[in-house]
Amino acid sequence: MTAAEKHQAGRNPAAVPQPPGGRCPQPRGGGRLNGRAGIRDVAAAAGVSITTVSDALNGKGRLPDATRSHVREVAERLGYRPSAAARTLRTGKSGLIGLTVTTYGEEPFTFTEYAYFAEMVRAATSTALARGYALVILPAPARRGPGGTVVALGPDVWSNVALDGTVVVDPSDQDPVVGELVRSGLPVVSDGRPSPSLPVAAWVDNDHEAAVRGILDHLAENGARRIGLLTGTSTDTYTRVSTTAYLEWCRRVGQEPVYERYPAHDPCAGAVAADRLLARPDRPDAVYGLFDPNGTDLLAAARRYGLRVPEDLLLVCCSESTSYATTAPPITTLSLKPGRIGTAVVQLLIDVIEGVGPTRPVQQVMPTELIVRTSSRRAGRPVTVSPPRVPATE
Amino acid sequence: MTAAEKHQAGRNPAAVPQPPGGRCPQPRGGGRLNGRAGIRDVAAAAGVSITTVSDALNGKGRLPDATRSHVREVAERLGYRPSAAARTLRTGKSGLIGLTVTTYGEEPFTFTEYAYFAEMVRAATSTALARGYALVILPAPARRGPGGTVVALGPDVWSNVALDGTVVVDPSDQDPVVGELVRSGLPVVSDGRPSPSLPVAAWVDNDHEAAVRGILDHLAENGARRIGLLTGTSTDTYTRVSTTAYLEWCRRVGQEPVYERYPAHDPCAGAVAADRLLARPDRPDAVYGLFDPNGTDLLAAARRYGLRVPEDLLLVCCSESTSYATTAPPITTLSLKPGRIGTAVVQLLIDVIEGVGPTRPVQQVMPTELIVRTSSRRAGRPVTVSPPRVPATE
DNA sequence: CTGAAAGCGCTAACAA
DNA sequence: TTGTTAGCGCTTTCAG
Repeated sequence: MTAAEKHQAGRNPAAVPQPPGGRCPQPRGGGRLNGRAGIRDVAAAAGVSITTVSDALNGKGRLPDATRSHVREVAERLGYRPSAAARTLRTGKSGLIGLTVTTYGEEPFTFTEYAYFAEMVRAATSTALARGYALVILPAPARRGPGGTVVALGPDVWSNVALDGTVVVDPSDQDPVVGELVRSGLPVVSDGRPSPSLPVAAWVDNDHEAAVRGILDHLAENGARRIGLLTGTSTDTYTRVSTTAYLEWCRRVGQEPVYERYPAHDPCAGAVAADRLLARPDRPDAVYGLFDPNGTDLLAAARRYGLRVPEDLLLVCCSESTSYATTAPPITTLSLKPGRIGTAVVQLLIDVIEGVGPTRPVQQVMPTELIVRTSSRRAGRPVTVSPPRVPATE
Repeated sequence: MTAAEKHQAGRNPAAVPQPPGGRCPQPRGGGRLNGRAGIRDVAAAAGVSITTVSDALNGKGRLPDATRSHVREVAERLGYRPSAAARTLRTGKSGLIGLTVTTYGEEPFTFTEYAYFAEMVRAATSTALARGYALVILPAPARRGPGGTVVALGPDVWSNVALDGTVVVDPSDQDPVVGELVRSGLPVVSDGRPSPSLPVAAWVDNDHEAAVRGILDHLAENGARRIGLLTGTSTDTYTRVSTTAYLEWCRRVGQEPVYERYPAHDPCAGAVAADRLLARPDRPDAVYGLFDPNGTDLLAAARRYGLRVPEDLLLVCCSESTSYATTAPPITTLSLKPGRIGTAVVQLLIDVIEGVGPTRPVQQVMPTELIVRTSSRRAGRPVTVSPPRVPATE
């Protein structure tokens, strides 16, 4: 067969005679441009080929400026919008980035419930958009139901959306789907150190150990003798690392650990745990709470037991909420700077997608910020602010 | 030409002899499955046709259960993931819903900065996922720069993502892109009454007039004689409608309006405006603040002027933040119930996309909730809670 | 510098 | 019931 014959064989059916019966072949398929102009219409209207249209609109080929602007004008006039689906199919790039949160405990989808996530998502979205990507919010990939079976929440949206990569917040080491995503070659970057068995392309995290040490030192400097911890029961990295750092610190300074754990997703349980902590016979004279609402809970509990803050009890909690500036008294908070995390994680992901930067896994540690307020300042004590640590990028 | 000949002409090139030179035709195109299994691989491995694979996986045709499960098993074994892009191109449905916020004033992208948006987005995402759609967060479509030119923020993400429809929060009547979206046939549903010139398919909104009237009545019942308003300078519907309702109420009860406007996106301006309002010679004895941080700002200003809340000054502000339950004193807030709004707006949009429900424009008015706390309860006055209004659906 | 055509992976219409 | 094939709209290679 000659090359000409090959072309013959593949020729557009429109060029061959009609099938017997003379009727026109019906257009099939549901995606037919619904009255809107396609690239062919533009090409016809502009008197050029579709290649030229594509090149002109994407700034690709080396066309005369006149042609380019003419095509652009015609496209504009016809209200031509290129089909994102077709482009994605052809190029293999969708311009879409997934964002998913392995939520605390069994809570279904609490996403922006806490100020942390709100700010993190805001920054991530903004950064993605600035680099020409859009963020798709996706459900936690999978969860273990009773009996260890994987429970999907509703239809499998994951496989229905073409992603160039995805951000996983707080990846659980048990999640089989995250592992599968990575293995299938999709770039995955995580917020929070993943377990070593999850070979994500990069991760970003705060230095939680240093943050906890900084807080405990700060409390000790302000006169605390016995520092308690309010922590969670879940196995995410944040909870685990922070709790370990606390225990380690206690061991180092020779203090007996005093802590209460509760399921972090349940606000009522938090209030109860705060109460329990202050009801103990070995009541702490300072408490650090790992989760956002701990501050108010501890304040309420202190009030119930007639403890004055900061005179009888020093208080710090980890929170992004500005409302702690206006409680009575204002409460010292640790900010994880979620905005920076969101930005960093998306930058890293897009770098991986676009193949710029190192191909080795990247770990990026972001500084935290201790915002010292009345609740942790014992009268007559000097104010100490941990200086922001320099981000260490490997 | 016979039907057989037609098929001949269109036959798969793989079935025809190689071109001269004997080399295989090079695969072109960038989207080539990167080592991963395609539907053809599954078909080959399972010993069936690709149609059967497609039908088996999508639960479409009427195949024997044996075939179906066999195909599923093979697909699973090969790690087959269907290409969302190809499916979208073919079916014309992407399963993607856009969500965009026309941000306040000139602020670039403040999205989840306020608890309202956080909760609204959370609910919208959750609802979308439950119905098999994912949410894509997109930038405000366009803004007027100096001189009236349309300013795009970064690359045009809008035209690069295949949407089945979109939610527009607080659509500005000047935005040309929203109008274009509607005109191009994309289903658009808005949170907030759109201007009549924007023919969206449906909208959801609170009854802001009724909410403002309810608050003013509540304050009056608690002894307020001169009620002030802290409002914004922007032209979005919420600000406009609320302010008008306030002025109308004043006219009706014969009170001279006392209000300050400020650019709502600027928190400092809010604090200054709160101060200004309480510094006036005709100082109000009650204030309603339209925006989230007004409560704390007004509280701080009241403290500066030595005004006791609620004895000297009654306070209400519109906010979704739970932190107002723990301020000193706790502040009465109006909740717009953003979760319900987010859910409703997505349900409506998906109904339109899927062609269920009425085709006429739908207006859905959602109730608000006044959470009465100490700041608006004058001692000795009875507590009054506006009963939640029944949602009126046309 | 421009145009023809192949084909991305899938689904739906039709043929067998 | 299963298989064959056209083609969704676009980008890209390659020939002219």
